[in-house]
Amino acid sequence: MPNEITRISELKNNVDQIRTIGGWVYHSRPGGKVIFLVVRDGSGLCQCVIEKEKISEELFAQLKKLGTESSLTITGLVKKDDRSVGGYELAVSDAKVLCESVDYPITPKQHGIDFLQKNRHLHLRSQTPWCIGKIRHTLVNAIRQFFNDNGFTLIDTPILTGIIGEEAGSLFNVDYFGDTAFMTQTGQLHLECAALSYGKVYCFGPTFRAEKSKTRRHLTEFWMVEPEVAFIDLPGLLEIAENFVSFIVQKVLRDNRAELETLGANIAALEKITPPFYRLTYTQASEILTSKKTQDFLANQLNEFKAAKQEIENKIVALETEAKDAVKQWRQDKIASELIDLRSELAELETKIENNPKHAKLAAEFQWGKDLGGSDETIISLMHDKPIFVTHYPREAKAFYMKQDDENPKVVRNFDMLAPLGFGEIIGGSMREDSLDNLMDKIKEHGYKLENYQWYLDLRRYGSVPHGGFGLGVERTLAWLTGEKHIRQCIAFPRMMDKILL
RNA sequence: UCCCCGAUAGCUCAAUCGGUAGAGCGAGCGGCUGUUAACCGCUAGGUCGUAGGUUCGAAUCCUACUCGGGGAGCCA
Repeated sequence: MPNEITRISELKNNVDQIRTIGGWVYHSRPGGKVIFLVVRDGSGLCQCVIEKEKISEELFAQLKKLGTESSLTITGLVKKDDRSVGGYELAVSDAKVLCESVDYPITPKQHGIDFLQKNRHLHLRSQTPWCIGKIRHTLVNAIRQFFNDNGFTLIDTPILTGIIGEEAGSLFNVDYFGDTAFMTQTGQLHLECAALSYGKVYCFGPTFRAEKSKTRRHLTEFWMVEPEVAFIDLPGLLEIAENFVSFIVQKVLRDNRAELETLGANIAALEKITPPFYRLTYTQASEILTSKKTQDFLANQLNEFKAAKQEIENKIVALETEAKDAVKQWRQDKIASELIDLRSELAELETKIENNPKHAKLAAEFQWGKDLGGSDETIISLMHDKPIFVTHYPREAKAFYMKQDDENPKVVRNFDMLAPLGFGEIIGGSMREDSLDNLMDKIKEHGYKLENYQWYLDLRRYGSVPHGGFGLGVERTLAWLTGEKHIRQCIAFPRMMDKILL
């Protein structure tokens, strides 16, 4: 059977031929003597036109009642038709129903996120998750291609680990034959070993954080790619990072323009993503946060939110008034559905209006020495149209392995990369401490047991060299590229705090 | 751990001052040969998250709890 099936994406090469496609009912518009059946097969959508005289009465009756997501093979003449979704349609001569779906839960109307999450196994068939999945595929390929083509060697680091990368308490514990092991939260420490063997390496896999974060930027299981390079300095790392991010963005723009358009992504903004990116030190960033410019920026943003809120409220009142007078039923219905959209937009704006002063306060009261908060990063990000590197954070706010700056011992040679236009952090990285004495001091300062780190310390005993690397979060990057508000849409089966549904 | 918001039909949401539950979609039946979230007519569908309280009367007010959403901290 597979040889007889033509994929919908290939129909354009089969015009005026009889072909059979295999797929699922995406949408059905039955009429008295004609049925418009939109079928999806994973490669695209095709409208199948079924005229009553062309097929048997029994088959016509069966197709007429076919529910959403019923599976079938369907045969007919391929015709080019601009009225049809995808541009091609099938003038049906035969069909075979494989499975009749009754009461498919996901309907063409809106659904809430809770409902869709509970039906994630079916929701994957819908347009938005499908498009995001296609872009994810391109993104993952582009990530591998960039490193493979630039002399990096892939190293698979362990998922079960006995050593901790950063702070404890945010890791998942696993019983390991009576001992405690952890689900990895970074491949970095192991990757450093490999960097001193191969020079340039990367790892790419799932990683786990038990942080109790309920936000649109957090998952407890996510995918991260981490390059690690020997004989490099911080400017060199930034250069790799900006070339890398520019490369993957261009790749997605080239291969997934249609999906980006369907998702409503900001393509014009993505086209600007070329080196060089902006470079700020942490100190400069903190000065920006506490500046009058930022307070004005936020105050201005608040006014824009309020104006938008007023506008929506006016629209709601106007529609409600019209609804009282509107005689025609169809107009009443239209108004009702517009009102629902407007009210949810209004609720979102109200949240923004509520958060804006809190964020303004956090920014204004920012003190040198603290780590940048999520809202601080958002503010810096909003003020730029290209990614921003923030470098040289205070030593106290960062992990023990980050290399102390020679000129200013209060800071480390690290960087975060913030995606622009309000998205926030997608990369964190640093030079690693390569002095044995300094590293031992840091481990002790953090209260860790030196004996757990002997193999890591050996890297500083035998042929230590300046080295560094970074980690890029796949789901965060995908959310930025696609314009998705929440990263749970950016992985097929998201794991979130207190939630493993399926 | 803390702060804010929410829970009404299978789904998305209404219900004015506290006065006894409504619409669309979906489902079922009928009609329609070019529809694009089609349209038209009819039908079925509810212990208003749970437990208390105030009241002549509670979806509406109060308290607690459960579940969900957003945010802080932390982070990719």
